[in-house]
Amino acid sequence: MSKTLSPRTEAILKSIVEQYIARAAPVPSQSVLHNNGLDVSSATIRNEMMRLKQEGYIIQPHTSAGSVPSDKGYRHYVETLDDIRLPLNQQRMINHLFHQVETRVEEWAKLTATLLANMSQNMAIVATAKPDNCLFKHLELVSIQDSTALLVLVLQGAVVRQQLTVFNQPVSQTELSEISNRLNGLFDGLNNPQIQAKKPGLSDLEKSISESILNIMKTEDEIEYEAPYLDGLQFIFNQPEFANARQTTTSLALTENKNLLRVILPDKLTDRGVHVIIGKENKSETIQNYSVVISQYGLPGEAIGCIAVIGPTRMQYARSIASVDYLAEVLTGLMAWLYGRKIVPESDN
Amino acid sequence: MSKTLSPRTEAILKSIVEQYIARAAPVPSQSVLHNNGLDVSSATIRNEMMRLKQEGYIIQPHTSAGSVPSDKGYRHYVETLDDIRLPLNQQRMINHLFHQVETRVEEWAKLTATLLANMSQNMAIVATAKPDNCLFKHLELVSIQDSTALLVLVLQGAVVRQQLTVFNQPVSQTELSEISNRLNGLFDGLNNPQIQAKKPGLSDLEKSISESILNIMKTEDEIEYEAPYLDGLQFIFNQPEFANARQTTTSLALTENKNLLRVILPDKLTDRGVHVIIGKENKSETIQNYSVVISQYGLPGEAIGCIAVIGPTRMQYARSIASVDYLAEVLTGLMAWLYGRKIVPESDN
DNA sequence: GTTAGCAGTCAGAAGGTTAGAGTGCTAAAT
DNA sequence: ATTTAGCACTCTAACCTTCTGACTGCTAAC
Repeated sequence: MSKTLSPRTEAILKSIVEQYIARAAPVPSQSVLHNNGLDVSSATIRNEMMRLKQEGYIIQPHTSAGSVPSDKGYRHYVETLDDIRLPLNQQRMINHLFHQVETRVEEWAKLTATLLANMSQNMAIVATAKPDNCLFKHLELVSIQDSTALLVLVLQGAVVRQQLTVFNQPVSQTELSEISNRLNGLFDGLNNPQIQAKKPGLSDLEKSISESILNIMKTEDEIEYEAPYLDGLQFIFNQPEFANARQTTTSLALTENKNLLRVILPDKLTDRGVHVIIGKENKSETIQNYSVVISQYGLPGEAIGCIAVIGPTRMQYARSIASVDYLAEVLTGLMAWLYGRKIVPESDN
Repeated sequence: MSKTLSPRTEAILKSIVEQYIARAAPVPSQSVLHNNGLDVSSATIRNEMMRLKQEGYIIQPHTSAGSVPSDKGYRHYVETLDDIRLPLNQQRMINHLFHQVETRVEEWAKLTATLLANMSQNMAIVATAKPDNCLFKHLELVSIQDSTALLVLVLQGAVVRQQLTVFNQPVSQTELSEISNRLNGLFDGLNNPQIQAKKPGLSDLEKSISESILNIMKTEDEIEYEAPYLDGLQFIFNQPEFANARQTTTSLALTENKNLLRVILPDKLTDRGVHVIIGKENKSETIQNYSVVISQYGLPGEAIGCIAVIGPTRMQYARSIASVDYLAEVLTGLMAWLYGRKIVPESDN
């Protein structure tokens, strides 16, 4: 039904979308005129707008009002966007920041969320990349008290997990070191079932410690995504369209908190690159007033995370897409480094 | 100026406060009558209310409206509250939950924030207890790649910090283990300057690793409070009084996020026990529409944290005070255990 | 000290009016 | 066949006005 748009019609649609994004108010034909370099009268613009309305690209809130882009309008706008790479100076600034934080997946995720929120001026969500199948790397037992020890477990991907363990009787640091040496030798590089298989040959104390290790690893394996990092809630609340619809927003952003990731994840996020889901295109009704700009990152088959921007359909798409794209790339580089795939120390000169 | 109140006047004030807390609407003399067992007419109540108004305990939004408690009214209400211990079954439930999470300060703080928010139906903030002066406990170096190692540092109080370290040349796991053994022997129980003093005798590689360690410890020492755990924002937004004053709330709760703790901390939080700061009593203007129920926890002189509930002055004080009180107690017990002070394994029979 | 009774006050709802922003249409102009 | 000027028409948001009823505050009797 929708034939391709003439260049002028396209320019008008683009102008409407951009002005609506900027001002959050219906765009009248006059404004399109001023904003655009077109040398025509407002009446001509109105004729074109009529056509856009019939084709479903724009919507009129009421008869005597200006135009508001529909989801279809935004979609067309996003499809015809070009040149959406992040400016080089911003890329450099980001690299620099990643070198200043602790070298931990969690810190990277937190930083990414903050950066993404501030760059896109919207809510950002970052799910850390988790190995599909976690492998034992190193164990350390540190005595805290007579019969209490801190169990520090390093898994593949520089994931560190800790747990306080209470024994039945006092155990000295020397004994603990012996045990950890022995278990490190036995368990190196193994996964959960393989460690399980080694258990019969162990002493009682070693068995109990292995049990703790297996528990931690099992928990890791079971988590689908870690609790994602969220930032930029304030931007959602500051959107003019939510001046009245508080409840909706609140329930979306806060109540669902833990489900949020599930809610925004589209069915197919298999391929690389940035996906944009606009309004009604979202599978979950809860966020059909929102748009999501989302991308996977990490090492396919090993550890996959995702990062996303969530905002009103009236969102700065270009900025969000560029930000998500670049940050996903940076994170993928860091993950590759962490997993020893190739050394990409992200030179920050 | 304010003489003590007669028992009846007191009962009326209490009724007004409680009804206003429950319904968020000015309380008319009629409602006081129904709510209270008093066998008098509404006119009598009105006479009493007149007196309460003159004394500044209650306020009338306008001439023909019911009464709203003033800060002074809330203050009196809180002072005369009694029996504000948490019910035993709730105490047990809480103990049980603390035994189910990972034994880590951060997990405890997160759980505390969630519990506190849900019990008080308000925003909760939990600052983790941090040692005043951090001490080296254990070092572990785990090879990740040829020239990259994961540095895992255990500090006093079972605090685990990690950092990826890149060397100039490849270093084997054997070498790393030797280094960590040596440094563990040298640094055990020392603080930052003491480790600094040991540096001259070290090899280049050891020096570089010590440098990383010192950096981590310095950062730890410099942090006043860790980023506090926040929960229950939704409750703030659901308060009826904020139906319109969105900006205020938003800016309070979200923009200030990191400063929030500084903002709510009263000048004197030296002594133990729960403090209640009501409305204008807050030193920071930003939260003079809010009340704060706050308590320290931890080991004085060693590691002090604090937990607080923040909500509208119209808050369920009894519930909040009881919750803060009990959770501070639980956390103090856990910290004592962690620091090996006395073994209080919080039996959960 | 308490109470009935009633005048007085005020917020908020409901209804009416107006101004002006912006379209949609028509008919002339290019 | 497009573009344009011009104007009637529509609809919202702002601004009044009015009305109702919830409460108080006072007075005078109990």
